[in-house]
Amino acid sequence: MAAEGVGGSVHVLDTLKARGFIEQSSDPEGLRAAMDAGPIAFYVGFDPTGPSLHVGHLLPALMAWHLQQAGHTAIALFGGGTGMVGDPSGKTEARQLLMEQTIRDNLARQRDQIGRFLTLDGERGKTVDNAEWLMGLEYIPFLREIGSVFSVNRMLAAEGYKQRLEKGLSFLEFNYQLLQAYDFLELHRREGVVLQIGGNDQWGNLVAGIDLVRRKEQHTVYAMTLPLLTTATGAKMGKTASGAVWLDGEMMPPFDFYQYWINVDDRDVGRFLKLFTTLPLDECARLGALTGPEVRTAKAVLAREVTTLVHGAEAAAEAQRAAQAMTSATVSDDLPTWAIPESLLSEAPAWFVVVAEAGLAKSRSEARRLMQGGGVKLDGEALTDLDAVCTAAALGADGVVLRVGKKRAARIVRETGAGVSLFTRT
RNA sequence: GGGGGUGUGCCCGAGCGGUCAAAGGGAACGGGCUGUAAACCCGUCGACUCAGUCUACGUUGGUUCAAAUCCAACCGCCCCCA
Repeated sequence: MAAEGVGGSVHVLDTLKARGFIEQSSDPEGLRAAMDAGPIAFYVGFDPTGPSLHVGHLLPALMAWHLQQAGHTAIALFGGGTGMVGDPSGKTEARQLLMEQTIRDNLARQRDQIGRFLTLDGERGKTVDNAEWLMGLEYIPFLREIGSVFSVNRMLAAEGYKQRLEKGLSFLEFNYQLLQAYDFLELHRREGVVLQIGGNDQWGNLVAGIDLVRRKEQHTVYAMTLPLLTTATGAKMGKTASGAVWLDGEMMPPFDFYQYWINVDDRDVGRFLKLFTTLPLDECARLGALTGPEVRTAKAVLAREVTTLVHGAEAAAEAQRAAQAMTSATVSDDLPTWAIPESLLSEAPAWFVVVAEAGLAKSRSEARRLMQGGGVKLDGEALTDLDAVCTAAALGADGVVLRVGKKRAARIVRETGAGVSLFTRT
C-alpha cells in the first residue's frame, strides 16, 4: 500500500474528508483537538452475519487504514455477541437469528480478511470480539447500570427505528442499541478508545455510545460515519446478478472481483478511486477527470488497485492479463482455461453443452438461447447451429476460444486433468 | 389469547377452476450503437434428451376429469382487539 500522510502536513481528518469518507461527525473540532494531542484509539465494528466481508465493508476498513497510517490505534470489533441479536437499524425486516457456530465461523474468516488491511500486531491494532464481555452479562445488573440511562422515548423517535415501528420490532432487536453503546463504553474503559466509526445507518447507535460514555465516565468521545454508497444508477453499491461482491476468493474469484471494478459506471470512477484505493489524491483527480474511451484507463487502475488490496498484487496482475486476453480473439494462455474431460469429449457433445459445462452459461438451456441470439462466438465466429458438436479435431492442439457476450470467455482445451475456471460456477 | 388479512418466478406485482411456465414493471443477460461505461432500440429471461416432457405459484393433505386458483391443517408475515 502506498504510504500517505505519514508525518506529512495533511491532517488525516482532512484527508478523509477530501476522499469522501466522512458523512457525519459528532464533534469535528473536539476530535481534531484530541488527535492533535497525541495518537488516539478508535474502533470499527463488523457484523458476523455474512460468511465473508464484501465491498461494503471495504469502506470502513480503508478508513481505519488511513487512521492507522496517521499513527492512531485501530481496534476491529467483531460482533460475536451483538451478532446474536441483530441490528434493526435501517432494516425493513427482522433478521434471521444465526447459530452460534455459524457466527464463530464467519468471524474467523472475517478476522482473516481484515488483517489484509490493518496492522493487527496488538500494538498499533488488534481485533476483539464483543462476545467476550456481552455473553457473560447479567440481566438485572445490566438493566440497572446501562438500561437506566436509556430513554425509550428517544429511541423510538430515532429515524433508524421508524421503518421498523411500522413493521414490528422485537424486544430482542430493540436492545441492540444498548449493546452497541455498551461496547463503546467497554472499549473506552479497557482500551481507552475515544472514537467509533461506522456506516451512516449506524449513527443512532454511535451517538448512543457517546452518550453512555459521557454519563458513566464523564468523558467526551467521538463518532464519525461513512456515507452509504450507491452507484450512479442509484443501486446499492456492491450488488451483482449473482449477489454481493465478496472479498473471499472462494466466493468470488479475483477475476470476477476485478471485472466488477472494470464494469463500474463512468460517473463513479473518480469517487471510487478516492475511496477504494490508496493512491494520492491528485492522482485520483487526474484519473477521475479522464473522459470518453480514456475512462477505461482509470478503470483499469481502479480495478488493479482494489484487487491488489484485497487479493494481492499477483492475483491482480493475473486478473488483468485475463481481462486483456478477453478482448483479443486469439488463443491466449492468459484466458481462463477449461479443460474438457475426455469422457465428455468422447461423446461429441453439442457446443451448447460445452458452453454450459465450462461455466459460461448457467444452464444448457441458457447456452442454447445465447447461441440462438447470436451471443456465442467460437474463435471469433458466431456459433448459432445448435446441432454443431465439439470434437477432438475441432479443438486441435491449442484449443479454441469460446466467447459469450463481451465479458465472458474461456479457452477450451483438450485435457484429462481438471482445469480451473476463473469464473464463478453456479 | 380473540378477530381479520396475506404468502406467486431474482425483486415488485397481476391472476382467483381449464385457453398458466403464469400479464405488467424493474433487475439481469444477449444483439445493435460504443469504450468490457451510460442512454437508446431489438431480443431473451424454470429445466431437460427442446415444436415434446418434467418441475414450479409458503408446506402437507383433500375436493375435482382438471387447482396458482376451491377446502383443511400447518408454517411465516401484516393489521385490529387483549
